[in-house]
Amino acid sequence: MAGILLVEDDPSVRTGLELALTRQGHSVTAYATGEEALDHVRARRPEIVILDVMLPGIDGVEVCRRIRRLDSLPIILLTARGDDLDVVVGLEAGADDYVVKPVEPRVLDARIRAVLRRLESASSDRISFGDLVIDRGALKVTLSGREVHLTPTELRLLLELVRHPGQVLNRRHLLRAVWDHNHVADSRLVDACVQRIRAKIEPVPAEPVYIHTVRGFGYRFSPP
Amino acid sequence: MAGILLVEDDPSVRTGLELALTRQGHSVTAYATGEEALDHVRARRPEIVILDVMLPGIDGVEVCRRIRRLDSLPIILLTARGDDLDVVVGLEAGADDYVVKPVEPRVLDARIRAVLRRLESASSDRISFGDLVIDRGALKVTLSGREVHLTPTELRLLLELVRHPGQVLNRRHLLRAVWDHNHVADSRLVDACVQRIRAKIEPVPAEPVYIHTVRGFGYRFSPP
DNA sequence: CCGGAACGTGGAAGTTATTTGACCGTTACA
DNA sequence: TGTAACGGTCAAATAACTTCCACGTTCCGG
Repeated sequence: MAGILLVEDDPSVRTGLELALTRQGHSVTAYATGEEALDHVRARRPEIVILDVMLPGIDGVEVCRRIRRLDSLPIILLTARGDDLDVVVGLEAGADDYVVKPVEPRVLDARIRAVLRRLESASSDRISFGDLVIDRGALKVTLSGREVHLTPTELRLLLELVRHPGQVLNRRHLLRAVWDHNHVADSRLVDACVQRIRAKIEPVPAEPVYIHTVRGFGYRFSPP
Repeated sequence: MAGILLVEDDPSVRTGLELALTRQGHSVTAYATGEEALDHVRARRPEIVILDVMLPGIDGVEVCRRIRRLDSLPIILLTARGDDLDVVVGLEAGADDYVVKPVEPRVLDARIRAVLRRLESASSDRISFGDLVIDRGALKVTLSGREVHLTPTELRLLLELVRHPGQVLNRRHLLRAVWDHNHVADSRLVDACVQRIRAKIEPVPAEPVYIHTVRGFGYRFSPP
């Protein structure tokens, strides 16, 4: 499933884990030293790194720090020592998880998935509120699966509202955020734009579910 | 530092953790039951949830699943049982980490930070490549600090290229991704658009640094 | 209940972006 | 070295977007 870089100096543990992870559907590359691992990271970015702490030469925590300097790719530290201090030091070095050996392959697999899932959902370009999905990567908005075409200004206004869910944003704020320029401050611009967005995303524009008017103040986005 | 929602039914453990986390600079809200926690999540989104597994009423794993249905906010499961199966089930339920009690407060703190750090670095609204910064929140592009105005199509094309750094994307792919419809394959749409982007972001458009032409295949975005 | 303020709504006019085709330079390959 | 395929560039036509205005509706205090 994922391109895993495994770094473990003990040959039996290494081949054991490699086999188990491969069996679980991952594609694994294994090395015995930190230097090799760093070269591998530089050359071909793996999806995730599983790093033994006790390594000959550069130790795992240091490898972790150096990888962090290169990239923000996920790292799981693996160690025989479950000392509290070790855990804290490891995590502070930039690791995403810290697993104590011996570890059941399926547990390691679950933790790998958890880290990757988090990365996936966080770096996902999608934000969704009920039926409304905003894909910030493709700059597309869909409502119950059907694509809704929003113009640039509309999209920027919607994104600005969505970025502060539940909060009321006044017209001045929205004009600054969406229209940048020192405009003639015709605050009706905002109204007109909100209306157009509502016409596109609200099932019943007269009774908005997403963008609510707060009379005298501005507009508030709140999920239905 | 962070708005933590702590759910733990044992009063002594609850107040102990609350105190420790508060002392570490977090702002903590604590509840004893899953129902209360779910209400809290709905009403005021916490930054992270720390959830005991053994709860009266709805158990922690189920609360975790329900929170996941609402939101993708980070969840750390806390439990007295360190059984392998429990860990796997908990992580599969959508938890980001699984910590076995008793836990040293500084270890828990380190794990909280690790999860939040991961979220932070991944959900950043900005992507930068050398002098080129793409702000996906404001939908703005800046080159060495100066704003560059890209039209919607230009921005979408750039984002599509940037999403696959180093990879060559052919015209058909780009037409699909950026223009949706199945356009006539032989068109200068992509070329013309790439040209306009280059005119705006490349110091010397004739010798592109960001968007490279791969003759016979398409275009590749690669950081300078 | 009335009057005014705030907001919703539709449309016309002006502005900007996109598409298209033609033409030219470059490159790959025989 | 010739030539066909490929990509770059430009300008004009078309399409889309934004703005602004005018009028209708709702809401709220008096």
